Amino acid sequence: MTQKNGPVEKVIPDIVIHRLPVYLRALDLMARQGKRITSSQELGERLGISSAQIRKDLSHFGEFGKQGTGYDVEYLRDQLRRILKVDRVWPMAVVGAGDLGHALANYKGFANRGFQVVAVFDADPAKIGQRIGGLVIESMDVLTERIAELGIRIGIIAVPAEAAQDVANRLIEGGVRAILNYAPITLSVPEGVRVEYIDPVLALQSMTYYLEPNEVETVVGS
Amino acid sequence: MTQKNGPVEKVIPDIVIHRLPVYLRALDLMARQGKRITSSQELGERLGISSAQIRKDLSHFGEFGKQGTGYDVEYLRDQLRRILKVDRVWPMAVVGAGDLGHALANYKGFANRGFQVVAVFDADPAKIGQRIGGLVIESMDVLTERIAELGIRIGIIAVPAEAAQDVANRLIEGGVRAILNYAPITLSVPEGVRVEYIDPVLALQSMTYYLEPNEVETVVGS
DNA sequence: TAGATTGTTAATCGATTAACAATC
DNA sequence: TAGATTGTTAATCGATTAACAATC
Repeated sequence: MTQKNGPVEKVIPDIVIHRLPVYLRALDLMARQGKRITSSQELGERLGISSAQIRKDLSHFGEFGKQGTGYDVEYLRDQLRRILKVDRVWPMAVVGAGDLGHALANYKGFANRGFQVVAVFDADPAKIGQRIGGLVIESMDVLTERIAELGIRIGIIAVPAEAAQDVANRLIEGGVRAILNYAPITLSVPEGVRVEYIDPVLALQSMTYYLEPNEVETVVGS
Repeated sequence: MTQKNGPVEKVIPDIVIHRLPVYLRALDLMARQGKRITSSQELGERLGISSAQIRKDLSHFGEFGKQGTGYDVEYLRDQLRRILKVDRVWPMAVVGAGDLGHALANYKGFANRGFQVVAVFDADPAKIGQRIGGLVIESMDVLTERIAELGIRIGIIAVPAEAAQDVANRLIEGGVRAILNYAPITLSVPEGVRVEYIDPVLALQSMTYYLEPNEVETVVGS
């Protein structure tokens, strides 16, 4: 079927989307430091990114600066918050109440950046009913219904690798459409569900490639 | 100055280096599942990567497969471990003994993937001397000398953003050349020092861009 | 006005993909 | 042998950078 060329919805490269939060984080810091104006060059120097790239990235969304002057820090910050839809608070569920789950549920860095953990789940009966911060740990058995009930769209997986795919399935069934996965495994999810991965080992292994081994390395032994 | 064309040290794209640990992780899993042979196509399907890309990536380092058959899982895994220099155990220091520091010091996922936390530091006098797993929390005051003493090349920063740059400086002074930074701030480091960043909020914010807001969003209020 | 910096275009650079000869 | 899959080349695709007119 042939279509007339309607107004083409321009798709913005995913890699650009991934840089916007970095810009936002820097602008947040500048605003806290009382800085009122910045430029693509200054921002670029702070972040190790070229000024051209910053201007190009922003140009996908509109015009936010003023020639000869630069960008109003608070204005650009607010625009990025709007674009990224973090000009609100997204409720999130954390699954897994181990060390990592605790760290996530208590993490102060979510506040003011658009997120709040509102539910924590674990499979261990001994943990259910215990408190983390202000939250009561709930059973995995009620995960799907509770996610639906609370209208939660974002889930954080902090369970062992073996359990991660099952947790993902349940989250999605409850209505989750964005998953932050700390389990060291690639998840299989349906179209329309996004997954971001955090595996410190992957980050570390990409650095050891470049590291010069030194003499005192511990040898793998038995 | 003009040079004769000597044997050119081919630089492998950083983005390729970042995919190798993902391949290694998948091969580890396959090996544990008892799989002996795989192909670029199978690996690609599991990871959501094209088979051509996998073959191209591997070709930077040599020939590891057999036409008509594919790759021996354990052999390719071992080769990737060697290339990434995780065919040994790298001692690491964790700085910051909060929730996150605890989670990192206790994390079971480092073992068998090339890493071991051998020292934990914190600035809080109340925490110094306490134990996390088998480790005693040490003072930030001795960080630099202890890093040097232990020959540590990798540091993990799990302190608040305000302290992160100072911690990075001290780690580097002690001899650290690779930093995994959990603090939500871009670090400034000298040439030759690598930094990888883990900020869950950045990952989350790049997903909310694509999320459809629903009706029940909590509104930012006072 | 002179100086500075944006937004945008065009050129460059680099990464991904398609295709296939080689060969197990 | 027939079928399958690698390693590699060339083509395509996409992202980054350089440059500059517009303009504050």
